[in-house]
Amino acid sequence: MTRDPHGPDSGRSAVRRPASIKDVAAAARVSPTTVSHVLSGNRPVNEQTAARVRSVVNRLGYVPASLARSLQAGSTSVIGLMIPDISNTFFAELAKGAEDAAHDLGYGVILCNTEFDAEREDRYLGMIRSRFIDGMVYASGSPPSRRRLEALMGRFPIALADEEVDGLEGALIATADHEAGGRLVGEHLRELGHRRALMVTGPRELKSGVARAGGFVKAFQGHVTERVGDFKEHSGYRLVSELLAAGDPDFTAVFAANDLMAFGALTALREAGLSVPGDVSVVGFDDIRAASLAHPSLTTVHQPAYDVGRTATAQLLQYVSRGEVPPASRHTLPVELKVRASTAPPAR
Amino acid sequence: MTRDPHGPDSGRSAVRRPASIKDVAAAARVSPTTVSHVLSGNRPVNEQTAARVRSVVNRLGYVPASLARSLQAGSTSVIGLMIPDISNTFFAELAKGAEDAAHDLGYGVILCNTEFDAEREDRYLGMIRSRFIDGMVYASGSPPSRRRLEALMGRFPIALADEEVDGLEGALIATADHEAGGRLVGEHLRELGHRRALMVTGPRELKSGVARAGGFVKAFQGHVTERVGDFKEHSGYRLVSELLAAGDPDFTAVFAANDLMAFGALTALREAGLSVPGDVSVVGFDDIRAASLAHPSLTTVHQPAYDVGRTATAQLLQYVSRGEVPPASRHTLPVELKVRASTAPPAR
DNA sequence: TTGTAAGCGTTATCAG
DNA sequence: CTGATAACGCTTACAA
Repeated sequence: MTRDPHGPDSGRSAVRRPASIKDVAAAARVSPTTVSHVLSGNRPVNEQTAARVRSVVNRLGYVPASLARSLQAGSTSVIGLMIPDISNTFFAELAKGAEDAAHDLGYGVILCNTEFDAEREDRYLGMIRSRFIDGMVYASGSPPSRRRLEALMGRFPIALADEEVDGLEGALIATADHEAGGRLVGEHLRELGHRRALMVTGPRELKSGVARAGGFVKAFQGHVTERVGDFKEHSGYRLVSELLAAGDPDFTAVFAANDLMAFGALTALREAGLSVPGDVSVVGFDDIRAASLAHPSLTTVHQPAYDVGRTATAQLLQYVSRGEVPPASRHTLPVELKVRASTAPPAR
Repeated sequence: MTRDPHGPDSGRSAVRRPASIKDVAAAARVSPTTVSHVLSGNRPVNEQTAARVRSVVNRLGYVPASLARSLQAGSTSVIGLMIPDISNTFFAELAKGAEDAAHDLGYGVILCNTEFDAEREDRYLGMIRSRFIDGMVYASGSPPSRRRLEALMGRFPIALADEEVDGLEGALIATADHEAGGRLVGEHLRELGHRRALMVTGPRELKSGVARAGGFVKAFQGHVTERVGDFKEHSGYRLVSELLAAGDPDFTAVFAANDLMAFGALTALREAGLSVPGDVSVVGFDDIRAASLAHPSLTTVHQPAYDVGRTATAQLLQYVSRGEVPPASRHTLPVELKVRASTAPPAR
């Protein structure tokens, strides 16, 4: 028994097959071609005919299947957004910017939350090869996997957001000015009178963290102890705790390469009975929402996460929407130092 | 110099048309059918032939076009996730749960960030009618628009997350136990000795807020002044400020229907020179990340945002993946009172 | 074990 | 101004 969408009662519980362009054409006694053109406006149609078609469209509740349209057009108007953790406010802001830019151009965004999991990332990258998405905004925040590089090097439409990737100098990339951020922190602490600092960096593979550290060291011009963290709160806590436990810490200020680790540092210092900023100053990076609410409120570098996401996406779509391959280009967005309560001149 | 895809030699730099199943078939001297079956395993294929096909697949870098597959199958393995603001950590957590559940079942998630914009919401709801997505997890957090209701009532596969919608008692819904949360707060404040409270609610159209208030009033059994906010920080600030400015506030505790408004209240109290919790206790709802970092840290009701997203999605997909319409059902997830530093017995 | 052909629902091309 | 036909790239009866 076949289903007839016009049937008197195709039955309440069953899922009715939605009307197709053919159903509309038949009911309006025109060809599918004409229906298509009435809806798209791609060529003039007699007003009488058009009216008849439109009325049938309404009556049947016809909505064109975008899938078929995509197949025919060769593009889906959907892009992927690859990020490691959507519950991190930095990436959430970035996602918002990406979604906004995509929405402006009529694109949808598939959320690819990797949890730093390479396998998961690979699966999502596969979507681009299966042509389910027209491009990818990539902000994975972890070192490149083999398949990832393959996809990128294969000149698939990908834009890097916030983070460069080694060996991909020829990509489209939008990023905050990490080095300038580091420099601002270095200058700030130096001006306050600090001469010995602890820098908690991110993993060496991540260029952004390296740039932050580089800018800082250059501007601080004092003694810097470096420790490598992983951008998670606990590593900030652990590294600072260890140094304090080892006795006589050789720093009056801590610069963590992101706010999360700065929070960890704050906790470690508090537990050690040190006051912030009385005994030790602390600076973060990112300016996530919690930074201004923490106690003491955190001096940090504001990253324009929203703009990074928005810029990367807008740039990508500018080319993708014309069927072109995005060329190499770099968009560096300005950062800003937010001086709050966690920094002060060193004691003595 | 422009790129001309039709040029005499679109050669090396141009975008090569990706290999299709026909290309593979031709190169392997078999029919497309066989290629399909080698890849899907849907019917046995001679091992020799299969090997030959696989080798060609590798050589050509063939990846099946999921679009065509979807068209044929009548489903995309993609769902939509409608939320008002991805940069709100509550919704970000919810999104994470949804993405996780979807990923487990091989589904992709299209991020539909509405910014509380009805037009934007409508556009996204259109996707479900155009069959680009197989279902929708709906957590919009604003009163229903006409089209929304239409979509929902039309028995499209939609699951409500976190928020009921009026007139949709027959939907699949996963939500935190808002009423129990309100009750916990009421009991807590009562036990501390408070007898007069200010309750800052959300908009009346949102059932979750109403349930929170209801539970609270019932359990508190004292005098409650109610003011209607909009779930944004500023409204908490404004409402409390106004009451304080009017002189002699008739409360020793404030219960805000979400953390954001509680933060606003905190600011208003501080500006009025009142100490928290010394003069006034403050309680929020949601337990967003900033709640534990604020000063004083905020007593609040922890909502299992991740679980709400995960449950709604898992439930939805359980039916959608079988082509069934999700039946009415309700999943109420437990909440937990987090007692922190913003509550204490009333002065005197 | 394999192939042919008919879809899935559109839109572009070409003809009238 | 309108229509028939052929794609788009895949899966799946039905046949051999």
